[in-house]
Amino acid sequence: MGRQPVSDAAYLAKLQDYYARYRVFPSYAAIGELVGLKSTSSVAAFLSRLKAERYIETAARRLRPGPRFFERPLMESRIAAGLPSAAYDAPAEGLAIDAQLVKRPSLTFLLQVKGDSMIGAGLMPGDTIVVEKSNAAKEGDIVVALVDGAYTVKRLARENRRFVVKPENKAFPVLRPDPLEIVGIVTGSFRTYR
Amino acid sequence: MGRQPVSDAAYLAKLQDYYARYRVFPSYAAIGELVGLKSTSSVAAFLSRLKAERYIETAARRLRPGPRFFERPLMESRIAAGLPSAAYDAPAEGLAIDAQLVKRPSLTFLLQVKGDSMIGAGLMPGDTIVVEKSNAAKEGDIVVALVDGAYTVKRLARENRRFVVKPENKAFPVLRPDPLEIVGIVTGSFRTYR
DNA sequence: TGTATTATCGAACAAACGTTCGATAACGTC
DNA sequence: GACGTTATCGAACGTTTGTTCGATAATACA
Repeated sequence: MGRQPVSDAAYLAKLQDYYARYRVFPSYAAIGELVGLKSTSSVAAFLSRLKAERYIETAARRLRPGPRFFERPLMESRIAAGLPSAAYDAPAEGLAIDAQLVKRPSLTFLLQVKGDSMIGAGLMPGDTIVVEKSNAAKEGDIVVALVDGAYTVKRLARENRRFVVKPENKAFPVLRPDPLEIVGIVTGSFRTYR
Repeated sequence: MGRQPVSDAAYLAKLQDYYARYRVFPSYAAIGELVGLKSTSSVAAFLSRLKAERYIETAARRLRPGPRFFERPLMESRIAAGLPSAAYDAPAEGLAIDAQLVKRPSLTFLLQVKGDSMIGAGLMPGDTIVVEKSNAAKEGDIVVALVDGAYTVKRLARENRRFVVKPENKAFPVLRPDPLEIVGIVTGSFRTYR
């Protein structure tokens, strides 16, 4: 074939670092400076190669990350050393976690877990849960319900024809409020240690 | 004072949703369409209000998220007596999930939990743990250790004079590798549902 | 060696960008 | 009611943007 690029992979890495730091893409001119291309047309060419590989996309003259932009290579060094099948090993860069836990910021809020009625689902007292406001909960979802003026986290279940909320701990009773008021669906949870 | 904005909070919410979806900010004109402002100068004014509150920043004519952009409202679990028109309870404060979980990005990586040997500590298979590289682990810390060439998550404990790592599940044995190699300390964990 | 391919450059360009400014209207305060 | 404040608008402006094109140089292949 023809001439090879210095290394699109290296360029991409720089772009990813930049994005991880600032959460925006620089202009073509600035990308040129960043990766070492002197002409914006070279940058355009480079970007169109990335586009073809689905690393980035453009819409309305604006770059944005594509489906593969946040992919991370496995850490070769450890694995080469004969190491584990515990292979997923990602640098916790920037705001990757937030993006995983929150899809619709405007509908999302956080709530502290009290008590251990959902211990069977891995929710411990003090955990923070990520709740998306919605009334489209389905059977099996973990939901936040409003019972006696307080938020309660339980699993939504069906009993004959009606919905009830079940704890995941045998020491607690099934709740059958009528009407059952669902505040939102639990889409994630997190906690800190130490 | 003078005239009040329709609601900067509502505008901000739309911006956040947009950003969560596309990972870029739209142009001023597009922001206008998005939130319902007809003039780009109104958008500029709105954005400068957000800037003052540190929700966004600009550099080189480009918008980027500010420190508070990823904050989510943290709700109080008890709701004031009376009926909660579930949409509008006052959020107590904003909490940024990433900042909460990751204190030292350069030393931090993520790992997927395999197996249920730490189920007693609330770590379920599939959970992602946040690991901070360190060899300053103390007794009682949950740590990632290197045992037989594989990562293992266990609790660091002392047995007589030596350190061992203990599962939090009676079906698993205490491990006593010698030497015991600690990769890092588990500082947090998270998972998603649904 | 000759030919095809393509990464890069430099320059030129129209469209889009964010900024600025004056005018207006809505609102709070006195 | 008069005044001060400010959110919004519309329009105008200079700059920067990403795009396009032709020329050049590096590489692969026959």
